[in-house]
Amino acid sequence: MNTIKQLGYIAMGTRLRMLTDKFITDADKIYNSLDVDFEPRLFTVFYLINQKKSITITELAEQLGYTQPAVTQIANVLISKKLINSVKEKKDSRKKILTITKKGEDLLLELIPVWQDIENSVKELINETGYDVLFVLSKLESELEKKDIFTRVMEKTKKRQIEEVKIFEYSSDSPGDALYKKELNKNFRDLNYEWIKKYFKVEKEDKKQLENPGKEIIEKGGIIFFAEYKDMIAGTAALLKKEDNSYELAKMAVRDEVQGKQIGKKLGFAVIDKVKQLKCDKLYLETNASLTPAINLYKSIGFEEVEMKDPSKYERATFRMNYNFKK
Amino acid sequence: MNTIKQLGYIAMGTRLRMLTDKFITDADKIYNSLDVDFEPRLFTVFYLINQKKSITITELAEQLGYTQPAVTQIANVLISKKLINSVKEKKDSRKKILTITKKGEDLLLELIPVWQDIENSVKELINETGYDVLFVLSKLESELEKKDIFTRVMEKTKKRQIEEVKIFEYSSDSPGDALYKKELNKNFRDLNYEWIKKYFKVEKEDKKQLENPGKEIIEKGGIIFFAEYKDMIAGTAALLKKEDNSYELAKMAVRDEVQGKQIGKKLGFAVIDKVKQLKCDKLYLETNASLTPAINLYKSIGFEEVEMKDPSKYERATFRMNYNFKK
DNA sequence: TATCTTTATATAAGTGCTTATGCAAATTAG
DNA sequence: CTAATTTGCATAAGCACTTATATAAAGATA
Repeated sequence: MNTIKQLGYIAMGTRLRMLTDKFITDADKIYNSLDVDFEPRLFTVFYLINQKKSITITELAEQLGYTQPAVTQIANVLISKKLINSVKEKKDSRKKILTITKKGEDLLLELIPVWQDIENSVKELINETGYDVLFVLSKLESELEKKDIFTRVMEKTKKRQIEEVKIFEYSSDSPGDALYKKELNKNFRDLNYEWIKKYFKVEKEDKKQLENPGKEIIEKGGIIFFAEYKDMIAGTAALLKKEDNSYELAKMAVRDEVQGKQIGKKLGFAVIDKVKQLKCDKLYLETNASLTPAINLYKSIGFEEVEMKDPSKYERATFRMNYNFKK
Repeated sequence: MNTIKQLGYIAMGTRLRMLTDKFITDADKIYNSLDVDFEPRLFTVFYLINQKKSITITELAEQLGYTQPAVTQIANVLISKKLINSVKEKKDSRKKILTITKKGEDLLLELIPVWQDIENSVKELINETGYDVLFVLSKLESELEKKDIFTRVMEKTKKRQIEEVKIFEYSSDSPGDALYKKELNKNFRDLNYEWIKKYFKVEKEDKKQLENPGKEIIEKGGIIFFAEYKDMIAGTAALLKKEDNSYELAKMAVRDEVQGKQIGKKLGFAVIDKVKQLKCDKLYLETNASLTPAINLYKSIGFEEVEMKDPSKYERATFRMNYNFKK
């Protein structure tokens, strides 16, 4: 039983559930031992019907934060116990108006002092803890409202995953034996074939670069970047050196299974950093206007759309972006 | 939704339940969105099996504060997911020893960082509240352990009910018209017949007193006490004046429906007070040794068992008690 | 004014526990 | 050493909610 406590923050849910159970089963025991025909779960609904005198199912659900089926079910129990009445609203026959019956009012006379005792008992319990537990609960609720656990965890997980992604370069002066370089070449080729085939067709220029990156990219002063995630090549991108001393970002591909881990972004930043490091201030890319996610990614790392002056080497390239070094 | 908050202490259960739900559903969302085949409810059991390496169902239940069927069910899910193994213990074939499988260990590698993120997120949330929520929870748990809500409410309810019981005397100089006195006589008679018939048979002496209390009790200097609860005569007792200037407490009866409200005790105290007020120091009663609850009641208000010297007027009287005025 | 959408409620099934009970193995008592 | 009791686990059913979906009335749209 102490194990739950030792788990600390991570078992908060279980611990809260256990505490909740104690409150609910105790309330049930109280009604039973006082021989009152009532159940804890009926409380909020019955209480609110009495307070508002007349209210519909949906209104109850909204005010109590229950789902509508929950209120319907509770109301049905109250009706079967003849504690409340339900009549259709005249103007809108979908609505059911709930009111307390005579029997319900009689029961209320019995219940109110019991509720008073429960309230005082909880108040007493809380006083003994020395904390304003109700206020702490409110704080917890409002902080959760601002940002729930799911969002918090997702942020952390994403961050962790990004940190797990390692970017490395493959250029003319990279170390590694032939076998390793062959493996990298294969990854570069396969990753790119995969997405090109998915959306377009493999063009002549693609084949040239992908089948012989050493000669076509590296030897011409370009660099290939790889993203490693969990001992696996998860993405790649190429920085091509052009004759006019500008660079082109091309052949960026990320493995489908690792989407959402910001690998593309990380590759993009690595490419940009490299260009800056090379003291160059001309970097562009060409893509297809239909690839919205990719374009959004490029925008997010600092590329801006420019006019497509000269026709591209690629048929699919209909959209040109330049990196803005000034921003 | 705000209504629950307004209810304050009395809706603590509901409020805790809602908070609990948020924690659990968020955990579920996290596993889903990370594509991990796991559920929140499996957490504690799976975690503990891994920590202890090898543990039985009952041990888990004890350490986690779950019921045994709950652990059995959770373990079965874990087994069906092939995350744990179960083998019978050699020495005691009733016991099932649970251990993590290879697949379970693989999943753990995925889960541990997620759990870490959850833990950090909850920690962060709690920091934002500005309270040591975990400590507040511990306090709440330990105060509940000392005295639970049920006990607290019962104490308050009992006290309230006792206060609602009013004792009044019916003696030669009591006010009230003939009809009212007749009604009191009827109550005195019926209440006593009821319990005498239940355990013994009505004796001649009973009949004399019950059919004519005015002549047989009041006119001889005795007093009849009534307990009124919710506009109803709920109990009665007679104080009989004896020839040797002592008093006898007799004919004490409490209506069945109002048992447990300490009405007998309150009647007893009223009788004792009266005797003291009359400057008398001899008060006794006779009852039957088999009526343990009654004897306990008498003891609790100051009566002590004494030897039964003379035979009683009643056949059923086998047990005599004197009130101890010295204590 | 016919259709399409929205709203109010009902119904069904699922969830994660619980209590109640059954059964077989182990232990204790006479 | 048998018989009664206790222990460990399984199974069934219940509880207090949930989500998903159905149904019918009301309101909006064209």
